[in-house]
Amino acid sequence: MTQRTRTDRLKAALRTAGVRLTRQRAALVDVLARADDHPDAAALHDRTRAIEPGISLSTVYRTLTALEDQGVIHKHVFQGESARYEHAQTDHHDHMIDVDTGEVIEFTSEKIEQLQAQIAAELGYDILHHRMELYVRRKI
Amino acid sequence: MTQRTRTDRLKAALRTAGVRLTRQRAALVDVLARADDHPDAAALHDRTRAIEPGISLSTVYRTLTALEDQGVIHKHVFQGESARYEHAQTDHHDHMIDVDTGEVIEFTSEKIEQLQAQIAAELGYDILHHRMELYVRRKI
DNA sequence: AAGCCAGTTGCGAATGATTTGCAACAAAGC
DNA sequence: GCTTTGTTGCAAATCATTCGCAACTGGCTT
Repeated sequence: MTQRTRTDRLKAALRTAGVRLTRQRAALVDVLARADDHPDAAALHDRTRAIEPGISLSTVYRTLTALEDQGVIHKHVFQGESARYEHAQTDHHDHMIDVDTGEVIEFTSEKIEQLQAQIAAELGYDILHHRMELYVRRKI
Repeated sequence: MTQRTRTDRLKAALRTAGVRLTRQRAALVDVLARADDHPDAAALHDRTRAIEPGISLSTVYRTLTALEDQGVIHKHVFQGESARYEHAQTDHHDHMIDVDTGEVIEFTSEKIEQLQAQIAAELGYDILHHRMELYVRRKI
């Protein structure tokens, strides 16, 4: 997905959410669209201030919440860290966190998803969503 | 495992950790040993006060940390909740959280574990630990 | 049994991430 | 351009958890 498209998707999501596209929101959306990592609210605040110096942390949080409610960004809370955000891709994925560097690696496994669904089904449940994180270290 | 054994394991862990077995710690250990659910610190504090009325929340937290460091209890932080604790069983397991009731169901899947290890290995990583939680709803 | 002393306790205050109340402000439609 | 209603920045409030500290107490020593 291009950056342009991402920006548009995010802006569209705000419109859909019935919220106004303010300067600060446009700036944050811009930052989110070009982010290819998993920044937390403070990092996003810093990056956005480069474009829109006056933006407050509260506004960052408020906008992130709105975007999350629309499902166009995802929020992840890894072990003992503050929440990190990423724009929602089309494909679902899980995360591997390099405990030494903090780097986040994405992965998917159709097989695991199937097994999860099967296990839940056997116990009489439907899965609404799940969280799977592997805390890893680079092999030596 | 019997409750007696559990209590002993927990107390032994405290001794090993080189910490004193105070009245308040004995009480908390007692509560932990008989808990068959996944209570948070506040719940444990409440239950422990039934035995040892004066115990403070700080002491509960401090003791939980000591026990966790010894690996005899496990701490879990589920989506948006405060941390919950359980005495460590011999066998590893993951969790399913009933989003309607808050109930925690334990499960294991050797197959999933293998797949996880395989995926990590293929990307050049070793898994130190993982977290897998299924947020579920009872089928109708 | 009495004493010693490092480990513990309860308290209140500090933390850190996130949220919220509120008065001043600014999108978007008219 | 004006108005209406959503937004903003700020400071204060939350909430779970941790910490500093002076008063206490296990549990070994004698």
